[in-house]
Amino acid sequence: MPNTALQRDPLYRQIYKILEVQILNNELKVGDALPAEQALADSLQVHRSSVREALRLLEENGLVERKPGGKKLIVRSPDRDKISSRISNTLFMEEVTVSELYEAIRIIDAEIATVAAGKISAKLLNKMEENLRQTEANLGDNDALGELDFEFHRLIAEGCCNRVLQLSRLGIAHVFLPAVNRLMRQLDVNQRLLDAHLQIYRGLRDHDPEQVRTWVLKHTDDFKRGYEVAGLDINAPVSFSDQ
Amino acid sequence: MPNTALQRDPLYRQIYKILEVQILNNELKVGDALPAEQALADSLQVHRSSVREALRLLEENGLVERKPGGKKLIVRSPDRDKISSRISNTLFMEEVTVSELYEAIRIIDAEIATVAAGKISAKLLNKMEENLRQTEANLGDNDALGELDFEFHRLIAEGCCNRVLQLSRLGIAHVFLPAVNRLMRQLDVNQRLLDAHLQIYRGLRDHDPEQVRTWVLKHTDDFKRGYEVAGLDINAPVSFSDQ
DNA sequence: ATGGTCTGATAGTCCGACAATTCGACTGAA
DNA sequence: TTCAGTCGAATTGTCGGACTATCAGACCAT
Repeated sequence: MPNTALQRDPLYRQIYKILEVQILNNELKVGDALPAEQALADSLQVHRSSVREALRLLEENGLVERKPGGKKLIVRSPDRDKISSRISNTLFMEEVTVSELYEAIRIIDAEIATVAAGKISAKLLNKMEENLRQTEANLGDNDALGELDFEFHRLIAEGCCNRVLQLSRLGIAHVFLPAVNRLMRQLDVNQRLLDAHLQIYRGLRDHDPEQVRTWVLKHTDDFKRGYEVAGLDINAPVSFSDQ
Repeated sequence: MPNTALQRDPLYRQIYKILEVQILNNELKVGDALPAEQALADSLQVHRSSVREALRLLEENGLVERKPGGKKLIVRSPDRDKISSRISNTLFMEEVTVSELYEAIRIIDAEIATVAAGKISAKLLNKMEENLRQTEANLGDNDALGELDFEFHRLIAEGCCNRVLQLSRLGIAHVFLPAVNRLMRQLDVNQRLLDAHLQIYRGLRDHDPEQVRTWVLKHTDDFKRGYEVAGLDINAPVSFSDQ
């Protein structure tokens, strides 16, 4: 018992921990609604304000969510966007460089894609085809292309059937996106991008890991070369204002 | 403007966003103290309770911290343990399998180590030597070995000089640790572990990427084999009660 | 059943208050 | 001057209470 006399956590944090443990132990199951704030306050014999502050912590940790305009807090599995936005924050604040991001995504994407080559489902391949069509149709629109590129690689990650890898990748990709967008605004890489995606897609479709790996690496290396050609500094930290 | 009439975020969330943006834009710098709750409430013309709830969000996102027993909230760069604990939560709740974790860590550690072979500093190599000595001295103590193994691989990651990769790895390693510990309690892999670490260390010291990669993979594969030999189910989800 | 209305429960916000702590300024002694 | 001790203001954690808007479900009329 660390927190008896010397120093104890504030109530709101204790309350948070109680609820967190209940959720992680599956005593409160996904989909369950938490008791009303007042009910919790009564049962724990604390004031509602303290409960509310605890609920904010839960909410921010993604363990509960509120349906839009809803009154009830529902237990849920933390969503990935929230996590990756937190990862993004960290990377921003640590002033990680584009170069570090690049190196990381290069490695992880290549590995993920290689794994995906052996596992990807027909359904995902269809989605990728659709993505390719859209890419082709939007070759002029840089913003749309950024999104489509992001989605394309997300689909690959989904294809690797490994949620751990998917999650690892997501946080990075989010922060990487602004750099990609910046590059695309400055340099016309659109056709090259489409070609590379096409080759990667073929590799996945044919379950050919080598083809996939080769083209993912080419694709990623293209980014670096482009970044240099465009005169952008790859050793500059990513910045929040890029969004 | 999505939030004008149709539906707007609650005040506490709006306040949170204001502060978050200020921090991420470096208007509030790391080390700065936030204004007092009442001062914030006054300047934003809201009640202190709403400010407090916003502060809980900031706190939980790791953007500010409170010195022990302290009254002031200090701006900080989010700490990694907090993030990885959040990643852990997600993986727990998604009931990710040991097998997925294994596959992910196998890939990422091998890549990280390969990169590290070209970059690792003498200082880190010294720390690794120390770690090896400790490992040798604690061959009987499974819990200590678990920690030392964790630290050994963390050092490798540090050696790759890429904070993005380090962060990716950390979240996974945290969740993986209980599985490693469980294995070590059931099977005597200690000597094998030490041998592998030694080989990896040599590879790093000699800046020999191939040696490093080979042994990291062997080391990781050992885990899988051990897990099967010990009769543990690698396709079972990791569970929170493992801690 | 369908749609509309009423009603209770609940979240969001606010007001105000008080105890415990912390911090800084002040004081007096060495 | 410097150091230790003291005092008071500032601040956080917690509380009681209150009001409003809104949502969900019961109830009713068609």
